[in-house]
Amino acid sequence: MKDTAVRVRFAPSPTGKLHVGGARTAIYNWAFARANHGTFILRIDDTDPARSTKENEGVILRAMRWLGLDWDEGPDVGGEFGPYKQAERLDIYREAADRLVAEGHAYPCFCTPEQLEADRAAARERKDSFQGYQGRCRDLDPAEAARRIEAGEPYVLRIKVPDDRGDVCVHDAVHGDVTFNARELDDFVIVRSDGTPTYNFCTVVDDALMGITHVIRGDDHLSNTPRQVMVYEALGYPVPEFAHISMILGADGKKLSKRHGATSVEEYRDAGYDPEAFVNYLALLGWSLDGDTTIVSREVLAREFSLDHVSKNPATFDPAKLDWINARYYEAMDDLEFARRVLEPALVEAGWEEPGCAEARPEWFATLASILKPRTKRAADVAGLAGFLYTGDAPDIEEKAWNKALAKDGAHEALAAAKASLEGPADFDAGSIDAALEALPETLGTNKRKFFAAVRAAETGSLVSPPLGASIELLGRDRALARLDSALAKVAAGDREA
RNA sequence: GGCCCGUUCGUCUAGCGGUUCAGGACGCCGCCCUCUCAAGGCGGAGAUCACCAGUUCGAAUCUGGUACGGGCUACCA
Repeated sequence: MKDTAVRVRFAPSPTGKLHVGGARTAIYNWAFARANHGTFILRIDDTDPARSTKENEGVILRAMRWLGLDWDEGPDVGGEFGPYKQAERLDIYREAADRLVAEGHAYPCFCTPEQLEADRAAARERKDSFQGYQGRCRDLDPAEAARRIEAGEPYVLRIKVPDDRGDVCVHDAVHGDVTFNARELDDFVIVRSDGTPTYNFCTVVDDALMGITHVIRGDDHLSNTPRQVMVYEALGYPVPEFAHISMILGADGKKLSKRHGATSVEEYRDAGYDPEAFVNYLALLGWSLDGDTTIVSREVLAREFSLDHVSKNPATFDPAKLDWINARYYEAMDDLEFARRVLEPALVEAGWEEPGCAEARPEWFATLASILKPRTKRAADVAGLAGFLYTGDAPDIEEKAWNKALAKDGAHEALAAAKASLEGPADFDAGSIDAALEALPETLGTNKRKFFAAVRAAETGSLVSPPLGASIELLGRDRALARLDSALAKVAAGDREA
């Protein structure tokens, strides 16, 4: 039970950024490895030099680290089964392919693309249920083949699917046993005419050599799995367990793409999401702990994740739920942590604060955190919520705030009274300010609603803001009074722009 | 064309033959709290379990078919 020697891998192609679908696959692999005390391997599948870039590789590794998914073996950390980049394993594939040919499990095929296309068209024409490779070169005389290779004729290497293979059963942890008939599998290409190996070949060679016990990957590979099983068998390696997870869809039920908004992990990081919340949300998209729990920390994931709670059907990405989960993680942070991790970056980004500000003014930031935390779903909300603190001594007053709160009878009296009470020698903390303000409406003979609306408009320029006492405390006595003066002048002039 | 996969509230899911005229969460609606906005508390609407046959005393749960969606069928990964 303890150590079943589980070895899993996440093998992204550096042809783009880390997509949320890929991230979820990575999370499941990582969690499965951790929950089983196994090994999590990161491998870069960069056999396609045209589309793979070093830059994307860096982006992916960075995204993985941001998500907090640590790997035990990989391109940067090494390991005894390396190298961990397919581009550096070309010799290994070549060797494996040669062996297959020598043992009669693979053979050279000289058919031109035109020939293959013609065969396919013919099969289609006669409504043949099988439209794959027709096996023209399958039984070529080895001497003849050698002669043609010698003569420089281009050729590919194809796997030889045994014609008596019968049913191929794929053991899939989420779909159960899936059976295919080997007759439907054609002798697919394992090495291209330029000598490079194909995906279905290298993955198997790598997974086998790296001792992968469970292949957890996207649904789109399920149909290719029996082909890969042919390679395992030809190579004489044990076939691993599989787990094919569904893909992630956009709100319209189509595969998640740019049209639906952010699709890369990087974008969510930049939007200020908490990485653990993001992992939490993604983990729940297609997996459940018990049907009731929605907050699943990385730690719990690493302990409780199990393949048999992975659902078969595709899941729709729901940004609203991500936001909600993200807010739960904010809620769980203490004020200073929230200030440091969420507030400071957002305020620095807005150009209002300098790095290190939270450390320098812990009290001020703790107060800000306490009022903003329950109002923040994403870090991106912070600027809108805290902006009023950075608008100087005479902030603009929104037209709506002016009309509804200040261009009214009693506004001047309200502001004057507020000013008088804030000028006093009393303490200037949220509680004291609230207490002082609280008593005023009654003595003025006005209602709380109107009174606070006026003060709020004067102090924040808006009808909506965090609680007034704390907001005023954050502004500081001087600025709070200055803003009242400014508003008082405008009210007296009867002009919002005055 | 062939093969394979999928289908429970708008969304993510629980369910693994009877204790479910289907439970939780997000979202939505209402109430409470309240100086605004949130947060929080309480409550509500929302799913004939894609459809049709069958097996069974009994099916969301098992079997077959149909429909719809998706994947693979490349010298892409």
